[in-house]
Amino acid sequence: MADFKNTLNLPQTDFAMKANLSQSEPATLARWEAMGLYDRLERERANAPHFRFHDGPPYANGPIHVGHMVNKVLKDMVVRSRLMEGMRVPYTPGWDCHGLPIEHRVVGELVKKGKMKELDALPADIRRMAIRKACAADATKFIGVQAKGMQRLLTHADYAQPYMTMDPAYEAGTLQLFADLIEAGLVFRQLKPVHWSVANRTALAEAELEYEEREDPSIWVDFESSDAAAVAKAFGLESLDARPSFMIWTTTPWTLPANLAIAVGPTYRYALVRMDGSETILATDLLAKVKAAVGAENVEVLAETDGVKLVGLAYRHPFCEREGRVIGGEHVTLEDGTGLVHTAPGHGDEDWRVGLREGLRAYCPVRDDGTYDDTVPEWLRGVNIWDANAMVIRRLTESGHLVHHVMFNHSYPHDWRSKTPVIFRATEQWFIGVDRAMKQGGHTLRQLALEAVESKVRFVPEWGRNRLRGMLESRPDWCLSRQRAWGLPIPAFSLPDGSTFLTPASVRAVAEVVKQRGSDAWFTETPATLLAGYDPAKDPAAPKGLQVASLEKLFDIFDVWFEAGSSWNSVLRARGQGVPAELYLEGSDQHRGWFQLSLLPALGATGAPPFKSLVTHGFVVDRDGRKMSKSLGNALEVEDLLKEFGAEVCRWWVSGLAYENDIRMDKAFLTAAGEAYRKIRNTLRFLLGNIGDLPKGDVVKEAMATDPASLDGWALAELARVQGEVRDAFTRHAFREAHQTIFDFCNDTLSSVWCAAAKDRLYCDRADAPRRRQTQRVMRLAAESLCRLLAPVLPHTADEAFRSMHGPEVCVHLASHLNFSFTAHAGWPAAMTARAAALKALEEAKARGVENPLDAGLTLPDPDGALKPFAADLADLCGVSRVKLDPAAKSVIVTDLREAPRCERSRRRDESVRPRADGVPLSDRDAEAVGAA
RNA sequence: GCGCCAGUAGCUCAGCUGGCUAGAGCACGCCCCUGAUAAGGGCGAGGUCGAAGGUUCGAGUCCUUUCUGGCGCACCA
Repeated sequence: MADFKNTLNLPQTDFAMKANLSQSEPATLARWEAMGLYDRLERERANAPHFRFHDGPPYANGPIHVGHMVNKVLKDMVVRSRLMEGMRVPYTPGWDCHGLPIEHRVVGELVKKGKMKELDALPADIRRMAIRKACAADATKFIGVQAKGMQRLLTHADYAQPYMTMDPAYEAGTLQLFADLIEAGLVFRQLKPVHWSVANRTALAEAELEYEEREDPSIWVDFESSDAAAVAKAFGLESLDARPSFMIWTTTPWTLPANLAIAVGPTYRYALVRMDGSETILATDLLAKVKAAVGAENVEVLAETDGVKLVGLAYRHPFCEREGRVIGGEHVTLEDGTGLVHTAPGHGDEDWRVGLREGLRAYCPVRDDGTYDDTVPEWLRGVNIWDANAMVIRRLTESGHLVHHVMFNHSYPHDWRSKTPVIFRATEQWFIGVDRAMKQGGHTLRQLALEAVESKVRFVPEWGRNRLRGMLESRPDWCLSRQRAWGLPIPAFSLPDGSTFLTPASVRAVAEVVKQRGSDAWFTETPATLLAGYDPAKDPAAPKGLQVASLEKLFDIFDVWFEAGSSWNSVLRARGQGVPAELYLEGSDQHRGWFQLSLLPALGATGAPPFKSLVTHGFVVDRDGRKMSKSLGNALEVEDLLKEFGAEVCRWWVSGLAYENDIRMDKAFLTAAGEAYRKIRNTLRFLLGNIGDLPKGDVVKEAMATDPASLDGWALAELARVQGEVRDAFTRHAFREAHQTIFDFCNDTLSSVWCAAAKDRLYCDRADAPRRRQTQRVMRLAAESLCRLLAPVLPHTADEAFRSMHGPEVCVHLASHLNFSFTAHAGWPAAMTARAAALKALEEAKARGVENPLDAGLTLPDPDGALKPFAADLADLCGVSRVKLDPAAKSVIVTDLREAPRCERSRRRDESVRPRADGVPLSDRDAEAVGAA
């Protein structure tokens, strides 16, 4: 039998079927780097419309994890899809460098190496510098590791010039912003209870807390009233034999030395009871609960009264030499306890607030190391508060004040890194006030922020608005200061009289020094040097008679969130990229983090938000829906995934996520993504393989000459529609829609319908036959367009295909979308419906022995002639040898052509097949193609 | 405790302002092709739309309650 294989125009391409991603991706990366792709785009697009996108700084701690991967790939699809729209997209990646986690680990290592003892012996400045140097090295190391990982994900960004919060220029920008906020009247220093990590001797931000189960004592204590007669009067009694007590409940016995008051709910009912022989007072509604809790046997109610009547009564502190008062408090609940709340303004936020109102001081007898100072009774001085719990209980037991004592488990805030329990402790801290009227305009930050959230920012998904609003409504003043070494110093000084010196001008002067020498200067230089550029005479805010030489440096550093939150200023503004950014895109946890803490400083300094839209994504969880994190040890390693699947497959997976929800992750999902990737790759390969011999020409223009009634016209219209939908989806950040549309186009429109149908003409028509050329021209446009549509998701593969078409010196990422539209014959949907019916009929014919569609002929019912315009393509479209249209037919008729002659070249049983001169049966078309008579 | 989100075929997800026998892809089963070949094509099976009430001529889609999972916030004196 004659072999016609080498007379066919079979696909030919250097675009390999096997992607070999883990090897070829790094090569692509190196190529982009060598050609200076980022800078080149910046140059070429200098005057193009500008898309401002701002990268939130990840913390430079450890290698990248799956969460980083999702975040960075989502961002990259934003960047690359805008680039493909022809825009200029400067994109500076950044890192958060300072902060406790790094310092904690570094110090831990110093301790392990035994170096910490030497350091502790050094002067404070020198010790801090040693720690800072080690921290800086640590941060630098991980920035390198992370940058490499992020680049390996094929993300497009200015990795040559990233921003780092520890850069001198960045630090100076942060300080200048701080000066603006001081000027706006938002910064103040105040004694306030804050979450205090005893282990790290520092105040913690809300974001640095973790709630964990912990066992604590739960005690009921009688506080003896000072004046029995007054109590009797409050209950409407004539007199009382014994001196009654106020029963309080607490789970932190160690805070009792700081007790200054008892709070009651003014509207609640309180009962005077005789409980197992002693008279005590507690909320009526809690009587039964307390009786059960403390195991009291005999309880007799003597009288009842309203809480408000108790306000003002005095009691004796059970072991300190002082009296306290009963006060009213709206925060008192009848959930737990006795309805009488032990109040220590130095150890609790609500206590402190009530205390402010009642004129109580924020008394805090606990030192930064968690031990008592000398203002407490002698037996407690120098004692660690956790040890004090038992001592206090013993003391109360001995003195007869303790009613009951049990141990119980509850959720308690812990320092997120050291995992040790946190306490509330009043200290001098720097704050940004959210309820202070600003000098300009008189609004508060909270008002401005709520207004911005309400009407000035877009949210994707929309419910982010509620979320941020809720947080802003309830957030307290922002505690800016930390008592650590690794961070940007708050450039405040103390004066000889103990007061604090910090003005906008002094901060700006220090900022200049920091800009030159970095924040290390604060530790290595004298106040005089730091303030060399400062002239008290020109500073209206300077204290009278200020002597710079008499100043001493203070050593608080900034909350790292303030540094990260000033990135719009230190990056977008400082680098001339402009504010506000079009978009911030981060995990939904950043509602309380970066989003909020960028918004507040920006509003304080400029009055406007630093972003126009906020897009958030959920967290990556494992197959069972559990959070994936390093600390839980159930995380998949990005490095392994890249090795096993390649960045492109990972990116394809990310592009298909419903990212606003939690993101379930399993290797099986990546395997599936890999299958989809191969499908797309093979489809692209088929297109590339079939257009190699097409003479060069205007890609769009030539395709536009396609016959709208031809199958190619149908495919072209589909292509135009898909391109429009995908581009629109990208601009809406609806990556999943784009992903779906691209896949369906490749899988269905191309692979299953068009490519399958076009095979015959592509392979068997004479190479330059007009019919074949038309198909090729549309295929070429499809390939060109597809490369561009895929570029944001599969930057490597898109570039590989593009180079396969245009040669090794080009890059798809320098290109932008082709603009075209095309309308096919309006009858195509009906033709496709007819095709579906035909395929079903063919399936049924298999039972009768017609298993190969090329052994079949079809008679399609066409009552109104709707199929006539497509007659030429119907056989190919259905994969059969012949199609007849019959206005009278009721349903599809499959004709068995197994006895009909078969063309040896095309394998079709066409009507025109007949033996040629050499006796070989060929159809007319094939005979012509090989020049046979 | 409060707020928010999700719960549709084995898996990942569509189903807009309520309206024909609830869709897609993957996976699965059977079959074809062997000239995209560690490819390609066809057909098929598969769902009480978390549960229970209610509104309606009609509800996956609206209301109420409830269960499960997740996230956030608060409280823990």
